[in-house]
Amino acid sequence: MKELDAKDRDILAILSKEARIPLKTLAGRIGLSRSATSERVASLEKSGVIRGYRADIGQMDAGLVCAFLLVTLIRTPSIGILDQLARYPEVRRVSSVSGQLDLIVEVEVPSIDRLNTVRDLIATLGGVEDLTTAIVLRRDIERAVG
Amino acid sequence: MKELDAKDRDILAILSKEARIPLKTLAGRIGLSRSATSERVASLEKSGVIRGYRADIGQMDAGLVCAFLLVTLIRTPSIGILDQLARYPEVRRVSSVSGQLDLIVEVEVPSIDRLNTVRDLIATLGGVEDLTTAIVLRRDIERAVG
DNA sequence: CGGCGCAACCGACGCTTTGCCGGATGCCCG
DNA sequence: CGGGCATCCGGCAAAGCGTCGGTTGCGCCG
Repeated sequence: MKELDAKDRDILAILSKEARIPLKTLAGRIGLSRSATSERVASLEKSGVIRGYRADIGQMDAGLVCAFLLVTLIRTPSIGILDQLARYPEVRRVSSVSGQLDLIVEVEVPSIDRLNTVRDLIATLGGVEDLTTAIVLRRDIERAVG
Repeated sequence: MKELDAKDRDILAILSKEARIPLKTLAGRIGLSRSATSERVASLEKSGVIRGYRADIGQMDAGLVCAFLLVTLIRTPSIGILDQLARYPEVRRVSSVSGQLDLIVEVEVPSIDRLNTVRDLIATLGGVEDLTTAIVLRRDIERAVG
């Protein structure tokens, strides 16, 4: 694929925040016709620059409890587990990791009760061998995490 | 807003991976009519469960290795340790947690070699009793983490 | 210099998808 | 039993989308 020009970057900047705006609106903002914009977006998708579109799952209210769930699986290929996890908005991030652990699941829940509920749900998903809960008491250092 | 039911979770699971599929397709997958699905999605958006839609942009971060360091301290008040950790730019986030662990340190390094270096540095900080490394092989779910 | 090819743009056409409505169904509670 | 409420469905008009032919701008080479 060729180099991205300024308009492509505009498209990425806009779509990375609002992935579902109509092409007409997007075209207007970057100063191109709708069809030209359509072709550019299609090209960005096909070349892999745009890998997909994700819904940003939010949270109902404040006063949240964060926790790490350290998961060991029975068989490492975590078939189905990830789909199950994605169904819960409380699940903020899931990382497959090396070592004796398999998954690190980060959750954000409104209460400890709710944390227990979520924890139990995940523990009984099937394929989960061990699950350790580590509630975040304090955020000591916080920078942008990739 | 009320509690999320199974269909709502299905919607979230699907949209968090493919935010731009047609409502008709989504409706077919969850087993509802298109209009009912439309109303559910609209409700999820309005109530803030779906905060927005974002394009997933590829190759932003080429070649960085992420890892979790699971730290157990000798004496829990981790005074001094945090100051030390904050001196390393590779350290992205540090959380004090409950349970048998004390700290979860998230790092982002350009290579495995560099990870080993950082790991050893942290392990020998003084006050560190145990340190487990979990290298992130894959980011399975990624939402905004607070 | 002039003509050719390529790449990108535009506007228009027809199909698909969406938002919105009325009406039907199931459930709760007085 | 009979409203009230929530949720579902199907259908319609409007808006969205992919795709096409035609145009413009630019570099290249005869």
